[in-house]
Parts: sequence; structure tokens; C-alpha cells
Amino acid sequence: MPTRRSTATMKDVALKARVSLATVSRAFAAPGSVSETLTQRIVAAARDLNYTLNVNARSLRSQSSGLVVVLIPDIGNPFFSVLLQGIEEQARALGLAILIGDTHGDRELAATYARLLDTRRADGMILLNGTVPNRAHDGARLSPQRYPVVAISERIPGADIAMVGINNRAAGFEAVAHLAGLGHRRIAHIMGPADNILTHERAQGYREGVLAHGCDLWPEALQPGAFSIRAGRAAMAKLLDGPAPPTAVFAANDEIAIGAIIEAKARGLHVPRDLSVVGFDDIEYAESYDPALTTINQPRREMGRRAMAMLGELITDPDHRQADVNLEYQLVVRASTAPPRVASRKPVSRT
Amino acid sequence: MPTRRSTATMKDVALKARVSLATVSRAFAAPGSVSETLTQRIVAAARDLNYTLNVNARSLRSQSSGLVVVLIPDIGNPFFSVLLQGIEEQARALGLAILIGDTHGDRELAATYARLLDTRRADGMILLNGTVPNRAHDGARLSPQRYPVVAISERIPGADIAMVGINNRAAGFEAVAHLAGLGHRRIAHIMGPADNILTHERAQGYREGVLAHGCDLWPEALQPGAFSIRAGRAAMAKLLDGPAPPTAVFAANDEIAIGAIIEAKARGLHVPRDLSVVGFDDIEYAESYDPALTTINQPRREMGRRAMAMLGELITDPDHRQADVNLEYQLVVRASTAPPRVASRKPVSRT
DNA sequence: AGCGACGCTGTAAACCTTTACATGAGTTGT
DNA sequence: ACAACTCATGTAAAGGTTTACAGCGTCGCT
Repeated sequence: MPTRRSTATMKDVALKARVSLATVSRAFAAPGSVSETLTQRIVAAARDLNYTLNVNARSLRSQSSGLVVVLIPDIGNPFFSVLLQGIEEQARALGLAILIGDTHGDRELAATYARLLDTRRADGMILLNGTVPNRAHDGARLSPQRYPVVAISERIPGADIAMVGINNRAAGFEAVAHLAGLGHRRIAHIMGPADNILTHERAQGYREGVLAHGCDLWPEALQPGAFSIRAGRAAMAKLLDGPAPPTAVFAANDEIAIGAIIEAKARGLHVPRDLSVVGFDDIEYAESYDPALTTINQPRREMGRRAMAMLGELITDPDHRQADVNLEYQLVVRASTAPPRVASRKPVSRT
Repeated sequence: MPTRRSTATMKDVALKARVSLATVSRAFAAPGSVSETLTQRIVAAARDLNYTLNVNARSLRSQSSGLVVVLIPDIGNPFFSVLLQGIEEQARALGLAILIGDTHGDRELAATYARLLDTRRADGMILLNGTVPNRAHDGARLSPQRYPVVAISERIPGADIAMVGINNRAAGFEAVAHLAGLGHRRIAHIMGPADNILTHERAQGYREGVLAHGCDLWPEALQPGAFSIRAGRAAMAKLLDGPAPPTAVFAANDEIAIGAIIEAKARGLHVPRDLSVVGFDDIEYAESYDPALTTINQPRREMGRRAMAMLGELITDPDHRQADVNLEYQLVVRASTAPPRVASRKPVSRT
């Protein structure tokens, strides 16, 4: 018969240590403020009684929970895992715990998690999905009060929320520049979901790159898609079915890139000989794939750390205005890109 | 100047609705127990005042948090993501939230999360890493009191904790049976980390399979490893450097399998023509890999759901004894296995 | 009419901690 | 020697909810 422990409280500890309740509280909260003798007595008593702080009581009284909500659209997406580790690392350093909310892209669900802020159950929130959940929560009304919130990777339009990420437009440009530098002139782009802000930034970078390097830009060059292998495959199929297929593809993320490669292989094409592919994100499997993916590496751990650090400041000082942070990305050249088999024209020099 | 909302409490709602505090509480907690008229007045007042329940106060009073801790050794491991979704789904159905604790295999960290149970901040715990964290927490002493805990996938030795998973031994056996059925006689096994229980169960299944099908069993056939691509690669290299390399490999999980394939390819071998590989887990990338992985599929979402359901029962009734649950697994045959190039002997029929 | 039962509502205690304020002892400065 | 401080400690209120218990009106039954 598992007996729940009749929990010891501060009162019990105070009694046993022959001090007042307040002194016990202070002994734990502000180590300097209680004399050496008493502190020792208190610690000993707490140990003997197997005392543990009741966090709910503390939160109730101090109006803060020590918890931070992290909203993720899909925890299965490997892009987020390292990010999460960075967040968690920094959170621990700040004495905070994180609560991961997987929204599956469901706004309703996101709102549920966001409500944790309202109920004082969380002190702040990190957004990973490019949408402000509160908005959905009860119609169009945005919560009037401001909570500590920071966004990672995606700038949230119309919301005054600090962000840490990379310059996606520039990265997209660089991906195209790499392909153009190899001699490709017919470069397609498979995009992410239309409602995602990153999609447009990367596509914009693509467009500028294509223009700057004098490459082709035909109507079907920009394929709509989604951040998944399946979508990448489907889009690649369309591209390959077109009248003049591209010799290279810039995919909006690595999963799309993998999908594209699968489809190309299925049609007997060799990557990179017949088709070059560059991805985005540099997920763990990018390096292990066959061929190893050329892709844009984002400093994910650092992004997580920085975001959490910013949030920490915001929690202690809500009036603090945080500026956006843009970190360095990196084009990682691996085996999925090569010069086109028959260079349509001679290689274009980079501007 | 972001003004924190001067939060409305139940008292305010009671005042506005001209009822007592208790009635408001009951109106929310037990819908049936308050008259229609009052309920309406209360709901209206709550809406007008923008009232939200203070969860900390509730937790303090009711001694439960509505939170469940899920301990994961590595959130980056794709095996866990779907599992998590199953857990989360079921948790939501039960009105519980989950707190994901990534331990990075660090016992100290696991103990930190486990302490959430002590501090009444969590009502229960789901273990995904095969170790009981409390044990590490303060030396050898296991907490005397019992908390609602259930383990997924790994039976925890020496602890009386209910588990949901699959029969890993049988699955290992089946993997070998599949290879033997294709005609392989020289089948190696790359194992997971030695301190993991699954490692031994799968290895045991392998041994029994090899024996039952009259295959070779040489000293180096069982390669120690870890659940990672890198480890799989290294082990495969050793196997291939041996005097009589295997024609097939059973890897303890998919990442090992991918590592093994990478190494084989690097040496100019073709999979499955020169080497058959079967993995374990059927992670998302198994299907997309080249070649698509033959592997053991675990019903991950269902495992998560069941575990959470069991935990739910345990939370409401701590005395309830839960029996272990073994779910159905499935061997998924894809492109990474084939008959050996030169069948060493004629195909062995399955017993 | 009287009695018990029942259903709804109110009163007040309890949950455990933090913290403003009060107290008193010890120290410093003049 | 005494005022003015400092410092460690104690007292008690506050934080927002749940819930045992009590009160009261209504209904049905005899």
C-alpha cells in the first residue's frame, strides 16, 4: 500500500530547527541573509524531514512560475531538436524549466498553450512557428497585455516581437549563387508552405539570385510545396515533367531536398551528375544522406540559446526593448551539387 | 509601458455576479452543481472581467498540478517524436499537459526532472530511457514513496514499474529469420549501447535466431555500438575488415543501419546486392533512405497513447496495479535486403 | 400540518510560501 | 553614555483557489 508521504512543510522545518517560518524561507531564498548557525540548523532539519519546497505555493505567492513555454509546430521535425537543446541549456542556466508545446500547426492548440501565460503558469514564451497564437485564441482580439515573448527564425508580421534568426533572403541568394557559380543556368526553387514567412524570404532570395546571375526564370520555376519529403517529391515530379527541366534545384529545406532527390533517382537520374540539389537547414540526416546534401547550415543551438537569453531578460525586465538578432549562416558544400552535365552556356562569374 | 493586467480573481467575479466565491468555484469545477441562472450570471461576469483561473492557486489547494513529466534521453532522436505525439494526444484527452525533459543521458539531469514529482509540480512521469532517475538523485536511496510512473519500451530492471512496449527479443529473432530466409548464413549484429536494456533483448533475439536457423556465429559477429550513425559506421568498418565479412547485418536501430550502409557504400559495396541490412524502429527517414530500409516497425504513436492512458489511471488511483502491455510490431521489408550474391549454401527453410 | 430529505448556496478554513513591517540586540560615532 | 544605525530574526498578512460544513428553502410523504 503505497502511502503518499505526509509532506513536510516549512513550518515543520522551522519547528524542528527552532526558528521562525520566515527564517527558513529566507535561508533557502537568500542564502546570505541568515546567520551561519541557523542556516546549518535549518539545512539539517530540512534534510532530516526530507523537506521539499512546494513550488505551487511559491508561484502563487511570488506570481511567477519559473516555466517557459516553447511553441513548436512539429516536434518530429529534426530541425527543432538541436534548437530545443540550446533553449533548454540556457533555460537551465537561468534556473528556468521549459514546457514544450507541439502545436501540429493547430492554432487552437497553440492558443491553449498560450493561455498558460494568462493563467500565470508560465513566465514567458518562445515561438517557433511564425504565428502569434493569442490572435487565434478568441477571435481577432489580441491580448491587450504584453507578455515576454521572443520568436526564433521567423519574423512575425504585425507583431512587435523580438526575433533571433538568420537572414533567409541572403542565404537563399547564396544558394543560387553557388549553383550559378557551378555553371547552372536553369535553377528551380521548391518552396515551403505558402503561409510561412520563411518561404517567402527564401523565395525572394532565390529570385534575386537568379536575376543577379542572369539565370533563367520561367513560370514554373517556383514550385509551391511544404516542408516535407512528400511535397519535395511531388514538386520535383512536376518540374521534371515540364518541357525544359532544370539542371539544379534549390529546395526551401532539407526534407524537400531529400524528396526531390528521391524523385530524381526514381526516374533514373543521378544526383549530382544530372541534377544538383541544395537544401536548407542542415539537419542531422543531411550529412548522412546519399548523396550528402549541400545545404545552408543554421547555427541552431546558438539560436536557441540566444532566444532564451533574450527571453530571460524580458522576464526580469518587461520594459526592456530587445533588438532582433541575426546570426551567421553557412553554405555547406557536400556531394549533391556539381557542374551541370552539359553546361548550357559557359559558367557565369559571380557578380 | 506594458501594464500587467491587474488580474481578476474569483472574488471579483463573485462580486460582480452577486454570488459567493464558492459558487463561482463550483460553477467552473462541477458544472452540474450550480443552478442555471447563477451559472449564466457567473459566466457573463467572468467574460466581462476577462477572468482566468490561477492554476497555481488551484494546484496549491488541490495538491495536483495537471502536469506529467516525460523523460527522454535525446529529443533529437527521431524515434521519440511520434511517441511523444501519442503521449501528448492522450494527455490532452485526459486534461493533462506534458513537460518534456531531455536528459541527454545525464542522470543528474534526470534526477532534476524527477524532483518535480517531489515538489508537487508534476503528477506523474513517463520514462523513455530505461533508467529510474530517482535512484541517482541522492546516492543509492530510492525514494520511499511511490509516484505514478510508467515506462515505455524498456523494462526497468529491479523497479516495479509498469511498461508498454514490444517484444524486442521476438522482433530480433524475426529480423534474423527474414535474412536467413533470403539465404544468408553469415549474419552479424551491431548492438546498441551496453547499458541499455533493449540492446540485450535484441541481441538475445539475434542469438536465438542465428541458432534456430543454423547460421554462423563467430566471435566478432556481435559488434558493440551505440544508437548512432557514427557508431554504426565504425562497427560496420570492423566487420568489413574481418577475415570473413558477413553478407547481412541486423542493426539494433535504424541509425546504426544507416551508418552501416554509409560505410558499405564508401567501400564500393552495393546494398543490398553485396550486403543486406535490416534496422529497427522504422523512423521516418527509413522509408526515404537510399536504399529504403528493411526494418522493424514499432507502433510508436499507440505506445505513447497507451502509456499515457495507463499513467492517467495510476494518477487517479495510485493503488491500481498495472500490467505490462506488449503491442504488435511488424517487419517491414523494403529495399535494403536481398538474397546474398553468392549464396554460401542453399537457402535455409524457416523452422 | 409536520417531518425528513434533498438541492442549492454561503461561510470559513486550509493549502504553503513570500515579504512588509516590527522587534530587539549589537555596533558605531560623538 | 546615548543616539543612530545595522543586522538578524520574528510576526502576520497576503496570494487565489477548493471543499467540508452549515444553513435554508422546497418538496413529497404520512
